[in-house]
Amino acid sequence: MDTQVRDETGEGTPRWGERQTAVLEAALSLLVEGGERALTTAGLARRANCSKESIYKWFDDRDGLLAAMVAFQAGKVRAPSAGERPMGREAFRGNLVTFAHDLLDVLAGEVSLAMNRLAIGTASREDARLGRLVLERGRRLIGIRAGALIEAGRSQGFIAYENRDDAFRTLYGLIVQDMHVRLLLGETLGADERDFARRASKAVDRFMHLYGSDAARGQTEETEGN
Amino acid sequence: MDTQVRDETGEGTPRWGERQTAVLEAALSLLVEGGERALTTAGLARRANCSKESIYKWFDDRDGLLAAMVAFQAGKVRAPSAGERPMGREAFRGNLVTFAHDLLDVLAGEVSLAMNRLAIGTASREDARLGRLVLERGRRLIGIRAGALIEAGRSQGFIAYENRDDAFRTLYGLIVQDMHVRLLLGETLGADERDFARRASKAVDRFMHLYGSDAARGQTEETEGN
DNA sequence: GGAGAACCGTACCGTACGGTACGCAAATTT
DNA sequence: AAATTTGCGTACCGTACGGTACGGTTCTCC
Repeated sequence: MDTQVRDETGEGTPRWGERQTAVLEAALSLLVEGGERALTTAGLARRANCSKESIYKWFDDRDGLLAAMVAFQAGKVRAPSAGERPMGREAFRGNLVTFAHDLLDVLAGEVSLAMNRLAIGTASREDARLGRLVLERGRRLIGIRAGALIEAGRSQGFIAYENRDDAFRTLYGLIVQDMHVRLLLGETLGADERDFARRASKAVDRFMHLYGSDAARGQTEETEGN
Repeated sequence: MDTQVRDETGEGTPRWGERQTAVLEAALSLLVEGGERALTTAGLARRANCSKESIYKWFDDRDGLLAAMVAFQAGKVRAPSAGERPMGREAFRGNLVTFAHDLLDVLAGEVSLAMNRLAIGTASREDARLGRLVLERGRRLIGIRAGALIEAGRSQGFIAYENRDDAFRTLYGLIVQDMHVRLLLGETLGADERDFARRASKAVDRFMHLYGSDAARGQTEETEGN
């Protein structure tokens, strides 16, 4: 069992004990296998060989358990902040490709898909606490990491843009396309779509094509004319 | 027993009766307001001023109701197949922008979001019937429409590509970016992101930038060789 | 006007789930 | 060794939901 203790971003990570970690792992497996409907306290207790009472003692109630699962899973997906020091053009492109590949891997992962399905399925116009949590613990970190990378590339003169968030979102769209929602809806990817390395490379090519500031290619004008 | 109104004329609209339509409308409103948890048969009967028995008579069971809701909602979002006849370059671009704007409007619509949340929330690795249905009745039609439009543009020499599906997915990514999943998770768009007209225009600009094949820009050679 | 279908409202049933209580065994402490 | 803690397993409770049954009312058609 993976009993590593991880404390990062000292933002109140409760640092679960070994037993609790095992329970969370069991909960994730249950969720992956059967979706939200399969994640019942009784089922979890059976799967994890613990008592329902312990579950409620550790996580208060079902919402607490779900929140703990989100935090737990988010903590496992570590995001190395590559791209701090100065780098060459090719290294920059390589960092982008690595980011793209990692992103595709994460989003297509079964556990990530299950957690997103859970958060989305329980979300509504009013109540979207789990959704906020997923966005905060997952999406936001990705954006920060990519934002820093992009910013570094800009400061080095490899790319040019006006709005960093917009540039990031464009990169994101080029990488992910419509894959995420399709996977969330249960579709299986075609053979060509599963080649994440190729997709990452192509996406970065296109991104550089749009935002690259090398040749006489026009400087990504903003089409203010609308 | 099955001599009810439900005649599926091939792919055509199932043509529910007036009463059933009202019930489906009520079901959608219920779903939009409170998510899946709010969509109970008792609640629906109360909202629609009908009896539970009638609901089960018309839609068999809950799954039948959900399927009917998907078909019903998909039928309301009719996609005009614009772009058949020959058109000029500007008309082509205009069609693309219109498509992009429509797409953003649809995806950001409350009803669409609620239906997608429902389909995603009930999906899992094994069972994703609703998801399939949404993909088939919604996403697929969008792809067909856009595919035809793109193909028309290519045959007229405005754009060039090798793989139409890939070109469409790129266009999709440029338009939607990460907006859809973020909305599904309950996030509200920033002020700048809500300007769909501007976003559509920019997305099409970028798409033409990548795939445009006119003389002035130089034929963007796609870097398909990877 | 009468027979019959459609249908509303409500009561009802079985089940499944969230959450609690308790008995008992093993581990830990004193 | 006694006392305390921890936690497993099970039984239990209340509720809410899917689905069914039934009486009464309106509408339709002959």
